[in-house]
Amino acid sequence: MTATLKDVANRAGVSTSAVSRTFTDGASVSLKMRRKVEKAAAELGYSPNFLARSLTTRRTKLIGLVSNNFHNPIFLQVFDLFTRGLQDRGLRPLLVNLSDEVDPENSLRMLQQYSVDGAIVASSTLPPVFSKAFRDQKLPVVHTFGRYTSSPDVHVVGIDNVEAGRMAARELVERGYKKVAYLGGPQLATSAQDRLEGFERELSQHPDVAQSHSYAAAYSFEAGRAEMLRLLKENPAEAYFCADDVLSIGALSAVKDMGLRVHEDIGIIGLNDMEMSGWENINLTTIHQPIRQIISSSIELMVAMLDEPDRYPEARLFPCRVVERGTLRPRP
Amino acid sequence: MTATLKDVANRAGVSTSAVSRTFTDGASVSLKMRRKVEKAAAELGYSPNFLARSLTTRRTKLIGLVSNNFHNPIFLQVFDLFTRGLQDRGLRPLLVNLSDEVDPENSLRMLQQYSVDGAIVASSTLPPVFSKAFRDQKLPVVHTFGRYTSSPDVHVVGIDNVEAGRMAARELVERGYKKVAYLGGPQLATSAQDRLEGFERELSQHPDVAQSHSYAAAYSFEAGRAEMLRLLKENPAEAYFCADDVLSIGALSAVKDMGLRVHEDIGIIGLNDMEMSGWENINLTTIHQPIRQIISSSIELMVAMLDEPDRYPEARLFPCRVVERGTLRPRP
DNA sequence: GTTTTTTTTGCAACCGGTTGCAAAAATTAT
DNA sequence: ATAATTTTTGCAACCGGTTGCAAAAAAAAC
Repeated sequence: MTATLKDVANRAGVSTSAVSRTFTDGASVSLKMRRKVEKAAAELGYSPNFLARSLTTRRTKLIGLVSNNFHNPIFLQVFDLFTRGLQDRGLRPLLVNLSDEVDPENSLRMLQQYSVDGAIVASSTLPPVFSKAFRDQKLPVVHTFGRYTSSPDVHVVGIDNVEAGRMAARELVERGYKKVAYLGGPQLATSAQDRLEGFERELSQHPDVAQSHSYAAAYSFEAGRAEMLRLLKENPAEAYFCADDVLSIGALSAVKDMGLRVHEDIGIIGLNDMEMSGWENINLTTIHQPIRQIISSSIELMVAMLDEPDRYPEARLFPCRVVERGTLRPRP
Repeated sequence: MTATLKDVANRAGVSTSAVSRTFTDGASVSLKMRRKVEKAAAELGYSPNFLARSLTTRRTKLIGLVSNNFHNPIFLQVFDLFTRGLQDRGLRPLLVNLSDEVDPENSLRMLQQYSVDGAIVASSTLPPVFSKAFRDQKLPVVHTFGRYTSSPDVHVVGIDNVEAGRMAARELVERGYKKVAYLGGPQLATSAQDRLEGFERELSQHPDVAQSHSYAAAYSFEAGRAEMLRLLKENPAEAYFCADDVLSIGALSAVKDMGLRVHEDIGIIGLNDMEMSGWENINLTTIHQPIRQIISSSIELMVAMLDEPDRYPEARLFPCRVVERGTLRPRP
C-alpha cells in the first residue's frame, strides 16, 4: 500500500542504503544523491516507517504516559502540557490508564512490548514501588507528582508536600484561627499523608491552636462535600485545610448548604489552584502548585535520561505559593 | 538486554517458529512443545515485541487518539472512557494534541509513521475535512463528536446538534419565556452553528417569542462570563441557551455578580451535563449528552472497521435529554 | 504391521528498515 | 599526470519477529 524504502530505491535507481541515509540525519550522502532520492520519495509519497526503524536503532520515541487520575480536572491540564511538551520534542505519548484495578504488572509488560523509550508516571497516588518496577526493568522513568524522599529510587518531580502542609498551617495560624483541621483524600495517597505530616508538625509549634484531621472517601467533589457535612454537624473547626481543590469545592458547597458563610463562619484553604478555583463563584483561597514547571521539568529530565539511562536519580521539588482569594478571613 | 525469540528458542532447543507459534493464538503447536517453550520463556522473562511483530502482521494495535480540546473538563472523562475502552480491547491509544497550530498534515504523517491501525478524532471543532484526510489515506477513522451530515464521508458518532438546539428552544418556550437568546462559543465551531440553527428553527414556530444570539470568544468560563456581563448591561433576554456548560457556568457567575438572581431574573440552560454542573453550588439545568454511549459506540465502530476497512460510512447519533436542575424557572 | 491421513515442526524467505565494511568515486596533494 | 586522502556508495548482515511450504512425526485406518 504505502511506499517502502525499496520502492523509492528502485524508482531512484539507487541502493536502499542510500535512501535510508537520506532520511537519517547525520548520515553521509552527496547532495546529488539526496536530490534524486528526495524526488523519488516525493513522487511516491514515501515517509519512513518508525517502527521498522526502531528495530535497529532501538529507539521508538514512544513514551508511556501512565496515570490513574482521570477525575481531577487538573489532570486535563497535565495531559495537555505533557502531550504538547513531548510532541514538541519529537516524542509520542502512549497513554496508559491505570484507573481500575488494571494490573500494574500488566501495564509494565505492555509498555515493554511496545518498546517505549521511557515512562512518565503522573500520579500522586501511585506507590513508589510502582515506578521502581520500571526502573528495575532498566526503563527510564520519572515519577511526576511523586513523593519526595531523601534518597529516591527513581526520578521524582513535584512539590514538597510536607512543606505545603506547613504552609497551609502557617497561613491559618497567621490569620488567627484557633481551631483548625485537615481534610484529606483517601488515606492511602502518600501525598496526602505528607501534607498532613507537615500540617501537624507546623501546628505542634503553636500549642494554643487545636487541631484534628479526617479523610474523605475519594478525591472528589461528592466525597469532600459528604465529609464536610458530617464534620459540620459534629464539632466543626474554624478553618480547614483540604488536601485538594476538588475536595475544597465540595466542602464549600457543604458549608453553604448548612447555611453557614464561608470565611466568616468557616475558613477553607485548598491545594492545587485549579482553573475553576479562580472562578468568581468559587473563589477559593488555595496553594498553587507550579504545574507548568513541574511538567516541563519532567520532560526535560526524561529527555536527558534517554541519552544517559543510568543517570543518578534526583528529586526536583518546586516551591508552592498561597493564592489569596475569598475563603479565608483576612490577615489581622 | 531483554530476551528475544531466538534466546527462547535456543534455551528450549527448538526452532524460532515454534516459539513464535506458542505466542500466536490459533497456531498449531503440540501441548508438549508449548510446555517446553513456555518454561524457557518464563525463565528468561520473555514477552514478544509487538512492534517487530507488527512488521509482518501489519497490525500494531495502536490507535491514534486525536483531539484539540484540552480545556473543557468534559474531555477528561472523554479520555478516561476512551483509554479504558481501548485498552480493554487490547488496543493502545497514541495521544495526539492538536491544540495549537500543530500542522494537521504533520500529525497525519506522524500517525502513518507509527503505523496506527486507525484514528479516532475526538472534537466538535475540527472540520470534517480533517478526518476526511485520514480516510483518503485508507486509515480507518471515526470522528467522535463530529458533525452530522446526511451523507457523511467518514464515520461520525455524536449527537444531533440541530435537534439539541430545538430541544433547548422547546424547553424555554414551554416554560413561558418570551424573550430568549443563544450564547454560542467561537463562531467557527460547526457544532455551535448547528445548535443555533436548531434553536432558531424551533423558535420560528413561535413568533411571539423574541430571539437573538451572540458568541463568546472561546469555550471557556472567562469568555462566557465576559459575554454575559456585556449582554446584561445592554438589553438582556429572559433566558439563555448556552452552547456548552462551561460557558453556562461563566454566565451564571456574571448573573450573580450583577446582583441578579438565576432563574428568577435570568434563566440559563446549558449543554453537556458535565460533572460539575450537578454540583450543588452550580446546579445547572442542562442538556445531557450521553458521553458513555457515544464513546463506547465509537470504539465498537473502530473495532469493526479494523476487520472491515471499507465499511460504508455511517452516522451514529444519540438522543439527548434535559436534566432539570435549578437555573430555569419551573414549568407552568 | 503397513498405509493413509492428520498434526506438528523446521527451513528459509520476508516485513521495512539500519549500519559496518570495503570498494568506488571524487578530491586534494605532489 | 600520478599518488594519497577523503567522501560517497552498495553489499550483505542484522533488528525481532511471522508464515507458506514441505518434511517429519504422530495418529488413525486398514
